[in-house]
Amino acid sequence: MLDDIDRVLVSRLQQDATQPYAALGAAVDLSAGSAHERVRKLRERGVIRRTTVDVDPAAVGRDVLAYVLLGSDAWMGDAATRDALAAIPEIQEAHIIAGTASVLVKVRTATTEDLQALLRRLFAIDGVTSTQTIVVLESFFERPVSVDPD
Amino acid sequence: MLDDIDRVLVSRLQQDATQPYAALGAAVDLSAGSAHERVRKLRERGVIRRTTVDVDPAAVGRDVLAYVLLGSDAWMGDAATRDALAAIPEIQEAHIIAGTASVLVKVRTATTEDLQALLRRLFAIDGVTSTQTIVVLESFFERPVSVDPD
DNA sequence: CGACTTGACCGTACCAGATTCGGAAGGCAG
DNA sequence: CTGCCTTCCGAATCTGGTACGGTCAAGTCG
Repeated sequence: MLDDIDRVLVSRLQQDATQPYAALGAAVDLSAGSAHERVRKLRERGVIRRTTVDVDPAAVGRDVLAYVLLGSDAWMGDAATRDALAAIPEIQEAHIIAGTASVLVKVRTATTEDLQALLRRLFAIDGVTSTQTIVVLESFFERPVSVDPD
Repeated sequence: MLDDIDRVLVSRLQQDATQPYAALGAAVDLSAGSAHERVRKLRERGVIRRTTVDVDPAAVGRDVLAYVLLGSDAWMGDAATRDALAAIPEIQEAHIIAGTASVLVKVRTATTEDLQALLRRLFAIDGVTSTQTIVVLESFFERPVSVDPD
């Protein structure tokens, strides 16, 4: 489905998606045209979803990072819950989880006061009965999905 | 530091970093040249860290997503801990956290068996005395940092 | 065995679009 | 008022994306 050359191409693009196809091709001993064709197919197949930019959260006023576990008294796996969460821009990820809590959300706010206000909003969502907040003191790293074969 | 035009430009680039500067400029009523100049400065200032591609984790054999809380009997905020974690490709994020646990890591593996093997490796890291694993059943969404002003 | 199909590759040529540049128009301090 | 700084535009240049035609190797079927 995905050979070694594809993996190298994807990995290089993760590091820098602005490099010319000629450089990309040189890294895998292919011509620019062939490298281009492979990348085109990777996009077509959905392996590469999109090309985007990586933004420094601190530079856009998002200094506080926290994970919040939401407890509930009802099933929260429906679209209404997703939409309610998606409507809050501070929420970066939302997942349904196994275990005592129901949902895990990753949030970024400007200040801890904003985090408090956000928790209030989370409580207001239908079904939410409790929150447990894990505040990040320092991030070791955040990086793209590894494409290494294991 | 970052005006409304910059925010729109960054937001557009997050959605699609391949669009021509002319289109980018049209979105904010600027010429292609001016849009280009603003984006160049955003990169220079580090607001935009890099241009990258968004890869479908399932397409590269990373179907299982989990968060693992690491407990410890020693301070884990040093470089040795970071390096030990960074050496494991399945780990996508690692943060030092406040609360009962010490470190939170986000991991992606191919199977739950691989997740189990990964937990074994985490236990082997100096200082780690316990792990608590939160397995994701379904992801509502994962999206880039919002650049909205609040 | 030989004709046909398929898929991946290469090299070339064209042209869209990135990048650079000079100059104009505002804003502001002295 | 004058000089300085920032931001913008439009034009010119040139890099690099994209399309195309042709070669080669591997597989398929009569």
